[in-house]
Amino acid sequence: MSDVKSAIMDAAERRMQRGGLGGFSFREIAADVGIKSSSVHYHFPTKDDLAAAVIRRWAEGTSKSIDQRLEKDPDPVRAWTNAFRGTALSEGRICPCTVLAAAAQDLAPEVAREVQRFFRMCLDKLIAEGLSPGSATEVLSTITGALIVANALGDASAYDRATRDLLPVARPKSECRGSVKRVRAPEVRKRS
Amino acid sequence: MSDVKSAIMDAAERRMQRGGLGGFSFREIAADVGIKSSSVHYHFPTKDDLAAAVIRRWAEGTSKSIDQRLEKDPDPVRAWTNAFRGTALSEGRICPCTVLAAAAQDLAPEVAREVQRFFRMCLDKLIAEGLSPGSATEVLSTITGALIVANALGDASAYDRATRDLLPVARPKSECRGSVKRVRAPEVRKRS
DNA sequence: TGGGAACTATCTACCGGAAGATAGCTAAGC
DNA sequence: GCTTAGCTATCTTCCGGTAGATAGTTCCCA
Repeated sequence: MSDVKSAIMDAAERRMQRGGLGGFSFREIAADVGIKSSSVHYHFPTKDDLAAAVIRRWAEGTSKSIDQRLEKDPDPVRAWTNAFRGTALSEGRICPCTVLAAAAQDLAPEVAREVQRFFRMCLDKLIAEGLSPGSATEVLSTITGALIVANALGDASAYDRATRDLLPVARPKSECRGSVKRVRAPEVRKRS
Repeated sequence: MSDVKSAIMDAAERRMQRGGLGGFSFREIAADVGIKSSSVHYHFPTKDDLAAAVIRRWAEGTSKSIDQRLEKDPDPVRAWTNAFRGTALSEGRICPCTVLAAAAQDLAPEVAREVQRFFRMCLDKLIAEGLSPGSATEVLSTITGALIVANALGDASAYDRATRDLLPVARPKSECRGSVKRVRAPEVRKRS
């Protein structure tokens, strides 16, 4: 893939992470890359083509990133929690699939399909890694929602707070949850 | 509040649930209500004013709905799970705060503030109902994320699958998780 | 090996439409 | 007679997308 084409996708991805499909225009992308807006159309005829390509690339990147993490640390939940965390929170940019999924009902079919494929890929991988379908859906939802809540609050630490207890809980062979509760006890004092 | 004003908010809310801020225009709202687009400006000078008002009303409605549910059933997690579930999934319309939160970085400050207040209200109430800050964040994230995942998949049942195990798990006085696993066992067979 | 066809990547210039917003008018009604 | 609530008409700006020109490159083949 040419430098320019991937630069266009980089710029679109960056802006999509902040504002979704409505968060960027051809003119903005063109300015980011340093070309004219009509040249963006040359590489991606329509906006939906561009969005779909960005999501597809993100899905592939996520899949590979998970595989790499699992080589070092076999715990699937930790791998997924860290993968979604990414550089996102520090820069106010979250998983673009999550942003688009929130408004999935208003997406063009080809983009919606790509978003759907991303989430199905996540679930399939989690299940292949040993989780039950129920646990996989719960883990993916918690991670996704943690991104949303942290984004809304403008507080990256909320992501960690939301996903902290996922590890000892959702793993296929977890034994008992009561024993982990002690980790959370000091937090309660902060509030009450 | 006049009939028209609340009708405008109803229409805006409905469309915001599907596509966020970019999911509606003054002209569409006007057509929905049966007035002219300039008349919408009379009630809400700017689009951000309208969005902020809708979010504020939604937050109040959610808060009241939770209080009512708790009167009948004291379990906070069940109350919140059902409240977010709402009519949303059957009609492809989810909590508008969740939709806006996904693109919170691109929101006007006054709208972003209102969305932030909604999520803080949720957390505060969950904590007041007995959950630790960590559990509250986790529960809210899972519910929020379940909405997103179900929306992306176009599969309402994913919401229930994601939140099913929240109840016996996240309650402040839960004992042990291993004992609940049996509920999920048949599901595992479906896949393996 | 030279020359033309075809392709690539970008440009300039423009289009129709839709967006949010404003100005200023008109009635009704307390 | 001020307030409420709506209207008509219009503005500017920006959007996604198209048309057509122009260099530079690749590649075939006589």
